[in-house]
Amino acid sequence: MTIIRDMVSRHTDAIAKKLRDRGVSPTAQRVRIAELVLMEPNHFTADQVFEKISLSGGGVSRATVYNTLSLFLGKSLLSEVVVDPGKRFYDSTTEPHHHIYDIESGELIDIENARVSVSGLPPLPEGKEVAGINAVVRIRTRS
Amino acid sequence: MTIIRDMVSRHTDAIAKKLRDRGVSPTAQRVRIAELVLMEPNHFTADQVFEKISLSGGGVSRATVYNTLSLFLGKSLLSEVVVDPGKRFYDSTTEPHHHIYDIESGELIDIENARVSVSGLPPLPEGKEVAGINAVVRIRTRS
DNA sequence: TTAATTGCAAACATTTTGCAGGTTC
DNA sequence: GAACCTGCAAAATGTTTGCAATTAA
Repeated sequence: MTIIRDMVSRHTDAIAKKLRDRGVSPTAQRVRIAELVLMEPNHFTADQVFEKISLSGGGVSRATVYNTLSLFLGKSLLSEVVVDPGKRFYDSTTEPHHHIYDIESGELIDIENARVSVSGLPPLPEGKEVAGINAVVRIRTRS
Repeated sequence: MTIIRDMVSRHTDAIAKKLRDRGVSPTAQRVRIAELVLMEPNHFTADQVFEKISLSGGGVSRATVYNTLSLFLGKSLLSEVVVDPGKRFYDSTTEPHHHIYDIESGELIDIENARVSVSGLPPLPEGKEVAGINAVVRIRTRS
């Protein structure tokens, strides 16, 4: 028992540290959310996170899930994937990369940035800089 | 006057033909919307189209604008641009191409497909095919 | 002990839908 | 006159916000 408790505690400490390193105070709710979204590569919406938490005991309100994911995004703990108007996807991978999006199932697959080359961009408007480049490959069942 | 009426009529006929060619019966409302969105390269949301029509006399309901743009999209008279979760942009250019998106102003700029090369895609899941490839270059004011 | 955080419910923005009335062929 | 189309208002969807209560530093 002591061993397991130590493991859990180390795990929680690692998450708390990750949050603190980005200037986010590690409240119980935030640690709970971070466990689900920061520990392994994943794509998800706020509602999916809320559902998952609710099914496993709850303890975090919907508003807090929305606000916390938005906070994590602002602190670069998460990135955003825009593939569907009307749904906000988050991505636990924050390095720039691209996506394959299954328009039938909604599944997202990462594509390493290095694999894809985007060349030949036209000149940008005066005084503007590139904030990011994202390619989305939409796929469907072969007809 | 006769000359002007003929021009107007020819213009309307051209639009009506464009719709009929895609199996869309050219009702008054659809022609009205098509005039605004199909005749020159443009990016817009349904609400922007509704606003524009309302300011110039009205005569088309919001629901009809939404439904009609969605219909045009289904008939490949328009394409869709996904750059902002929560807003659905349409594009009067239906040939595949990419976009520059100004995240501050919301402005969209087309990039010819030929200019950009996207190479090195990973293998797709079994039984899947590519439905489309879209790159978005997000820009902002240089800091 | 004071500033930050949470939860609830209400508000919000955008889009879709049910259905009665109108239009088209 | 059968099928199609429109408009209204209501519903649905996804997200944000105001504010009182709670918690953390």
